[in-house]
Amino acid sequence: MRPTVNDIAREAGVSLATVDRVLNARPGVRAQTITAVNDAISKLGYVRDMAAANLARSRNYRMAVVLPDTESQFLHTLLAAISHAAALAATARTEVEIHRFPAEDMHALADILARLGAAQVAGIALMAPETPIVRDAVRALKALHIPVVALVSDLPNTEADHFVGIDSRAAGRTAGVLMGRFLGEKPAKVVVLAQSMLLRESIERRRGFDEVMQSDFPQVEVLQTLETHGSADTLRQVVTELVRNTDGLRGIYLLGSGHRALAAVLRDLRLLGRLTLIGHELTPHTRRALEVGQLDAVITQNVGHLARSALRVLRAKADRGVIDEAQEQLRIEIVIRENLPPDGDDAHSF
Amino acid sequence: MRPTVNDIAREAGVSLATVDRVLNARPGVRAQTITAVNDAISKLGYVRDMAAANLARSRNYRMAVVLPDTESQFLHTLLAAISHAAALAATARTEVEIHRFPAEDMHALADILARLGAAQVAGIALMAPETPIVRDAVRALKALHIPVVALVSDLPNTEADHFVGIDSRAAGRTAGVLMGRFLGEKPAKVVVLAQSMLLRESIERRRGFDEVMQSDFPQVEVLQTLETHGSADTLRQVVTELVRNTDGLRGIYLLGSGHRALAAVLRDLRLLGRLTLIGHELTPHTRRALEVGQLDAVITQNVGHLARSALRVLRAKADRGVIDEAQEQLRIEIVIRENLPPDGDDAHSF
DNA sequence: GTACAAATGATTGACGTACATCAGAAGCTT
DNA sequence: AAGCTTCTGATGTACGTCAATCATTTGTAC
Repeated sequence: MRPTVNDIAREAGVSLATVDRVLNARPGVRAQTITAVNDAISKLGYVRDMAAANLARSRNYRMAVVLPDTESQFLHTLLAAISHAAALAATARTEVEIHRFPAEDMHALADILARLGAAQVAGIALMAPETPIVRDAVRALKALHIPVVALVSDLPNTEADHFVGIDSRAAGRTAGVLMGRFLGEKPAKVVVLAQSMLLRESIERRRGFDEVMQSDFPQVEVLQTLETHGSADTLRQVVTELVRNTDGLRGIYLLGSGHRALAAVLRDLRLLGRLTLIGHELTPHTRRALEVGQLDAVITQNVGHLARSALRVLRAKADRGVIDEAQEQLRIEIVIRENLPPDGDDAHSF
Repeated sequence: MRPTVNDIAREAGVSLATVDRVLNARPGVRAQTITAVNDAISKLGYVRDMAAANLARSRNYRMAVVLPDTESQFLHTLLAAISHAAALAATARTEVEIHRFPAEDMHALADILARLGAAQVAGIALMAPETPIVRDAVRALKALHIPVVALVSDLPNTEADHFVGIDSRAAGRTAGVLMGRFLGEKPAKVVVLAQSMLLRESIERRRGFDEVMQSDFPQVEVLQTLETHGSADTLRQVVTELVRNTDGLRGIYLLGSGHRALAAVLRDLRLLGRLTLIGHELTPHTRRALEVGQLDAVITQNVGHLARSALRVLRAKADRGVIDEAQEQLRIEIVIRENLPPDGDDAHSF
């Protein structure tokens, strides 16, 4: 049989109450006694039964996920993954509420965070750009001892406890190497397309991409970044103009998603399938584009893992548990047609 | 507050005992009453607290992992991952014992499986080739209602409940596409190196690789598979001879791991870094080879995830729980230098 | 040696579910 | 309506841990 707290008490020659005090780091135990108890624990190989512990605590974990209300494919996918993870987490007495804020309105975001703080939620997963207002809001949450994890987008200069996502610069470097190797040794020109360069991720990706291109692929010329601001018209215009004025354009690096509009333009220009296209984030659109050969590779992160990881980390933080760093590490995934995960993995239908 | 069985009883107008009978599918309840209880359950949104349930059952899960005793880098890595996962699973009343059998001795394997069956373990994760003896042994286990999951290597024609691993053929296809694209459009020759073609994985990978090469990269000629049988001398001999007699050799596809010996030979032949090398499985060796540019890409699976997934699935099978297919799906990962996960992820040091 | 604080013991009632037992009610057959 | 089976209710114990209470011992300072 597996040892219990009673066995520890007997082995250490102390009472159950003392063992409990040691286990839960409560005050009022001599250092010497603590040692004795810990010795007994390691001698018997005791491991605390988390199920029973949580039951006894009868603790419910009310977690909050806070996201911008942007209507992108990626956010859609992420949202589905979070809902799915939340449904499963319900079995483990964890309920998840999702809050969204107007993408540009940091004050609205701060309000939401303040309310969550006042409501004493057990933890918050936050996807937001790092602005002074956000920094202050996070600081306020930390003052209330509420764990905060950064989701997708890191918040390095805040007091956030953890970052769940991938290194954008390394992701950009990865995209760069693939682009360089796919293009081969002939001189070539590559253009970078972005919806907006205001997002930290876009900047970081671009930086990583450029680094690699300069150091490893001198034969490839990386043109200026074209911003489309999410408008299909703008995109059509800039791409058409670019193609007209550029000899030797052989690749496009898509900093964000938004592949659909580009495919339409390229089709009209009779360039679809003749350029090397590399983008980010696996969504139903990019998946389809990979399947039919319109996209050559996608750099992505596993959103299912992302959602589960965020909840797990929050929970561990909430009851000062242990975090398995190896498990929570998100990988920069390279997806091509041949290793596309089966459908349903990123578009949870249930 | 979250509803409990008591709330269900009140809502359905029945007693606690009846709710319990319905929940645990015990006999002696009228169909009509069952419906009433189920209605109450869905109305209140009740979800059974698995922690409390398992505690009450006071159930311990004794799981077994059965592996060949081959001394490969991959098995080493896998073993570390399993130990790590097992240590964490201990918190959830799950203990894991690891058994190893002589790689060629299927009877020894059958013995182990029979003993585990007799010992009534809660589940078995099995990595073994599919032979008639193994098929029979698995069938015997199923007769005892012991869940069996296939690990790494699928057992499609047995009664195994689940497969935790990746599709080797798709992995081979992925390697093929990368090889083809990295080599570019010039005619080229590629050789395939294997320790042995007896393993199902090797055959499947080779098959996927060839498929892709033939259909997508006609300019690349894939030479015959060279078997090294794990001997560094044989490897040196066949590779040296090959290089001498082959014009235009530009790539090597390593079906297994065993990159170290190859690197030595290539260095002597002054070919290190001048060929495109693609291999399988991320281990300390292949990691290092990627870092220094000796390997161009590695196709792998996340062994940490593999180990955790196997234990989760076994547990879910053991108490007829739900399996989250999306979570248990292992991905075919492409690793290059730029997206190498941080160390420690595949070499758990603890 | 008394006074007081600190450390420890002893005991108890949760937490949500499983499972067993026994008594009683409802439904059926004849 | 009696006798029977099939359902249902009521009740209690257990699982391993948490958390609180109160009693008691030990240690320390004067």
